[in-house]
This record gives sequence, structure tokens and C-alpha cells, in this order.
Amino acid sequence: MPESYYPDIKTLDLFAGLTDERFAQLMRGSYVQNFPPHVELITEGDPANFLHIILSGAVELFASWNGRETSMAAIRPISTFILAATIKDARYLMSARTLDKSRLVLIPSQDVRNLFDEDQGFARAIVTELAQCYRSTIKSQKDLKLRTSLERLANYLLRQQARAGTTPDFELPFEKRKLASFLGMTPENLSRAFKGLKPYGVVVDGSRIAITDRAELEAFARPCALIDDYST
Amino acid sequence: MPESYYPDIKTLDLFAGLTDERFAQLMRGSYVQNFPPHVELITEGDPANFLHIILSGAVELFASWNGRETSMAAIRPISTFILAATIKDARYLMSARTLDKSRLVLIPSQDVRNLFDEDQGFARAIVTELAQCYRSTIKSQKDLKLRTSLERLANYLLRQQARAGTTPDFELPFEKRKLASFLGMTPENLSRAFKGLKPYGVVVDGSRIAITDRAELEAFARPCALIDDYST
DNA sequence: CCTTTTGATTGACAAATGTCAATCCGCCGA
DNA sequence: TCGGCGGATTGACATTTGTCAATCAAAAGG
Repeated sequence: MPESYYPDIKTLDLFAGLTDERFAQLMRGSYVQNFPPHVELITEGDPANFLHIILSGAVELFASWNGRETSMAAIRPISTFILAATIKDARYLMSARTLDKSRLVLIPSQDVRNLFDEDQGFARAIVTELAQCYRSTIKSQKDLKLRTSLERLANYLLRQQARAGTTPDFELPFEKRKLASFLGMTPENLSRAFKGLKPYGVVVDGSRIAITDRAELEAFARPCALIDDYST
Repeated sequence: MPESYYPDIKTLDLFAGLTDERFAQLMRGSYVQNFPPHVELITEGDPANFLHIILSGAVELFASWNGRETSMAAIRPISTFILAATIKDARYLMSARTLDKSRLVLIPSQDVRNLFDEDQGFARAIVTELAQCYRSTIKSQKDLKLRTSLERLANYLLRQQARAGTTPDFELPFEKRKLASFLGMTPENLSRAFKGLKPYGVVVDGSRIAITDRAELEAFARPCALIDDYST
């Protein structure tokens, strides 16, 4: 792999504490690949041969059963995905596909496991990352089980706006059909949900969303750190 | 803590690899406590001061939001719970209460984190445990998003029967109202769901369930390792 | 033994969500 | 520019799920 990517990858907490030597060794066995949009990178059920890192673009994790499919998460640079399967040397529980043109790093799982056994700090970092992922899915599960679809959408919009910055409006990061699947509803239902939030100051213009009165929307959505704060 | 509990706790994968000395040291700072049924052990939002281990009885993990409550998981001996919060030194995302009279071990979180930094094998074990928990919640999320409540119940019954052994019937491990909440539905809906499974050979007698034709039920439920096999 | 309590069940109804089909709209390529 | 394609939206309708109230059954306690 070209060394020009090293600095980007080093920004990940997972690798920040590694010695240059160990990091370089890990990278030497790895690959960087570019993918066009809508390419399936990983199929659920396959053995986890590589730890994936997304450098640019966007990746969707999804799952299927009995002819149905649902969006589980969207991954944006720079982060790893499907760490647990790599560590456990198990099969992927989710599939992954590119949403946009994306650049990925593939690190052989065996190398990650070896490094884990050799490097105390790396082990610590892996655990922190795993715990983070675990807690995120718990939050997501609480979101699903405790809220109606309207409430889920309202809180999602609040989180997105907070991420976008100080402006009252922002762009949805992907198609509405994906958002619907991610929130656990149909596209038709999402359309109606957007209308249902109009009284609370949500203005929709294509994929551009404006929240005209945050306090009003919050009064309805009731965001809560133990569900909506993905940083803790 | 009385040493008489040591052998039981040592059966946990998490502690199996520790030297006797380190294990004893960890236990010396810990407590064993007995609790009656229906006692709240942990409240979501509180800082995670202790890693909990259940030695006997049963514990329910649940979460609340906006006056609603949902069952997230049931924990049975001998296992730990809420490991991620302990490791991250973060707040609990779920509350916990005893279902039955239960005996618990409480290990100060700081001791767990210290041991993690000192002991390579322990770190490995923590990661394995965390990865396991993480993958379990992913499975649970797939179950929730990809299946109807009837399908969730059918697959739940198949899993329970497999756990119970070779007999076609088994006892539900807790109240139906808890089961309903766990499966993401109301008690009324669960009642109707049981009736809906009658054509597939599910016979209900109080909390005793019999599956008269497993093949028939499987044809409807379509169990799948990537959702229903909690061992991988 | 009887009473009280709690959970389970049922029916009637309401609300939420999904399905299907038609239409609309923006984008891209010919 | 003009189609045509795919996603978004809408309306009508079906299904699923939740809510409320009443009733039933079993367990707990006096």
C-alpha cells in the first residue's frame, strides 16, 4: 500500500497508539482499493477475512432475510467496519455495499488478531472501539423499540442538524428510501412522516431539510442522551 | 468475598485464563450480594461503578424513554452484564432488575480496567466477550427489523425448544408480559400471536409450550443461523 | 377456606403501518 | 430537446398492531 495513505489511517483511534514500525508492518500486508457506487463489498455469512476501513465515500451495512432487506447503518470516512467478526474470526452478520464511489483499506484479519496479541495498546483500542459499536447498537435498538416511526424520524433529523453545524437546514446524506429502511419503515410511510412533522417546523425541499423551530421539534421528539448521543 | 464462590465464577470464560493470584486479588475487592425478586439493581444513566456477575437467579435488562419501557434481554447464570459501560467508564444504557431471587457478584469497574491493562489474556477474553455481546445485539436488531411479530415469536419458540433439550415441550422462562416486551409487542398481541401459531403445531398450556411438529413450524419461521444462532 | 391480587385472555375498536397502483418530478443520455 | 428511467409522492385500501375495558384463571396471603 502507498505510504501516502498512512496519515489518514493513523487518524483512527484504533491505530493512533501504534509504533510506526508496527503500523507500517500492518499496512504492508494490506490493500487499498477503489470501488464504484453500488458495489457489494461483503456478503453476510462469508468468513471475515479482512478488516475494512473506509477512507472516502460512503458504505451501507445491510441485512437480508427471507427476501426482505433492511439498512442497518451507514459508514462514513474515516472508520472501520465489521470489527467484531474480524476479532472473533467469525462470519459477517451484515452485508456491505458502496453508496458512493469509495476508497477502502483491507487489512487481513489474521494480521489484526496477531497484532492484538502482541500490542497492549492496540488491544485497548480495539476494546474501546468494540464497546463503542456495541453501545451504538443498543441505542439503536432502544430507538426502534421505544419510539414510533414519527418519533424516530424527528430525532434523526435533530441529530443530523446537530452534526451539520449551526445552520437550520441540511442535506439528507442518502436517498429517502435508504433513510426509510434505516429507520425501519417503508418509503411511503417516510413521506407521510415528513408531512406529519410539518406542524413542528420541519420543511422538506427534495433532500434538503430545514428545521425552523428546533425547540418546537424537540418538544415533540424528546431527544435523550442515552439514545441519541452517539459519542458516549 | 467467601472463597467458596470462586469455582463458580472461574467457569466464566472471562476469568478462566487468569492466574490464581490475580483472580484472588480481583475477588478480594468484590462483593457477593443476595437480592429478592423485582429489585432494581442498576438504573440507566448512572455511572458504571461495578461489573455485575449473576451467580443464581435471573436478571432482566430493560430500557425506558418517555414513560415507555421495553425489555432488552434476560440474563441467566453464570454470566456478566453491562460489560461495555464498565470498560468505557461510561453511563449505563440499560437498567437492570432481578426477576427471581438472585445472587450477584459486584466487581469494582476500576479493578476490571486495571486488570485489563496488566493482563494480556484477560484483555483477549474481554474482547471476545464484548464481540459476542455486540453480535448478539446485531442479531436481535435483524430479528426486529426483518420479521413480523408472529415470525419473531415462532423463531423464539424454536430457539427455546432447542435449548430445552430433546423433548417437544418446554416451560417459558418468564412471564408472557415480559416475553411480549422482549419480542417488541404488547401482551394482548402476544396472546393472539400464540393463536396464530396454532396451525403450525404450537400448543399452549399456561406457560408450558409444546411444538408438535418442528418441521412444520420451521417451514413457517425459517430460522437462520445469522439471526438465531446466538453461539457464533 | 376464602379473599385479593396479578397476570392472561378476549372482544371491540382505533391507530399505525404496509401494500398496491397511479402519478409526479428531476435527472441523464440519446 | 425529448424521452425515459428511477425515485418520490399520493390516494385507496388491507393488514398489523396497539388500546381499552371486561372477564377469566391462577397464585398469594390472611
